[in-house]
Amino acid sequence: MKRAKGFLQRIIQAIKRGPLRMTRKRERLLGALLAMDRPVSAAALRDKAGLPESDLVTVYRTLEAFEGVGIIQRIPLEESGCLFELTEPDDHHHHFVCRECHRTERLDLCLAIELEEQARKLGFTQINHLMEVYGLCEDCQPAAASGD
Amino acid sequence: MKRAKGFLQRIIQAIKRGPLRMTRKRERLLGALLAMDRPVSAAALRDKAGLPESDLVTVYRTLEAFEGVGIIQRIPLEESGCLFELTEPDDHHHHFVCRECHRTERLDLCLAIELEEQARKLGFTQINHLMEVYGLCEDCQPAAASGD
DNA sequence: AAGCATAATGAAAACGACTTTCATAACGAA
DNA sequence: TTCGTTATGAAAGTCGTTTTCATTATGCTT
Ligand SMILES: [Mn+2]
Ligand SMILES: [Mn+2]
Ligand SMILES: [Zn+2]
Ligand SMILES: [Zn+2]
Repeated sequence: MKRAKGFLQRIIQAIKRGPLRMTRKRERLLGALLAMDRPVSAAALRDKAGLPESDLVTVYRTLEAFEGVGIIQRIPLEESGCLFELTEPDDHHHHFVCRECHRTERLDLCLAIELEEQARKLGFTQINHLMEVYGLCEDCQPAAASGD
Repeated sequence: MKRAKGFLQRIIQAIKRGPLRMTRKRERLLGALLAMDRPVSAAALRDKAGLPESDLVTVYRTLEAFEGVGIIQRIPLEESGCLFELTEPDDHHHHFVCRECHRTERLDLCLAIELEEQARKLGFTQINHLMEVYGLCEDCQPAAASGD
């Protein structure tokens, strides 16, 4: 948990600033997100937060609420679904994602900014981009097939 | 339809080389893909091919078959679903995609190759990447809200 | 401490883009 | 034509996520 000390307090303030309410569940979910060392699925987050009885919809709604405050980044998986991660509002980055275990490595280099510039020249507005690299991490290498 | 003349024939040969069969429906779907000037959804492709009575599963299965031959590129949309496009097997590129009308502009610059190199250094294998830029194209600009 | 408007929650059903299953039809090599 | 294999359609299933709606909790105001 190598994160700024007042981070959580600042987040809570940001949330209370709007119409959102900070409930026990949201505190637990926020705490779990803060403690995570990697992006997680909604279901995994619910479990990590120690709220196994909570409905998943609550998790999704909470994530949506947090996303609105700008502290959640969504990382799409290759096939379906996505992972969620707590980030500072202006911390733009991408990831290497293991297709198998969903281990992710942060990728600080973003090469898409100039692409967005090109899009702008084409007349596009409200531009954003998606860039993730997928593969099998060290731990998920397929067992070497013998004679196939 | 600015595509090499023998392209279709080469594709048909490639397909017949394997266990795949070239049926009327597949010919029509292939023709529609060839005639498209932009990536399309499975449902739109079925309609463009003039096969409104065909089941969508046939379209998906055909696209899957063509993908296996390396002539289909899949372009993920921001929210859900994806578009399909006919490409030459080694024609790697990305897109600008309009969130609204799904108009796409080809983006020949691929910046992710060096990222894949980084992933390799991290021990990842079977690496690929996803990179698309989303926005609203010229034709889909929101009507300027007056006094809001 | 109550009261109250508003936001959060849970249960269940709905969504949407696919995918699977299985029986039937079409293909194409021999 | 025959026959093994592949393609197709109908219907149901999947899976992550969202919607609906009735109930409960929050937190600001008396
Ligand atoms: Mn990250
Ligand atoms: Mn393209
Ligand atoms: Zn970026
Ligand atoms: Zn690329």
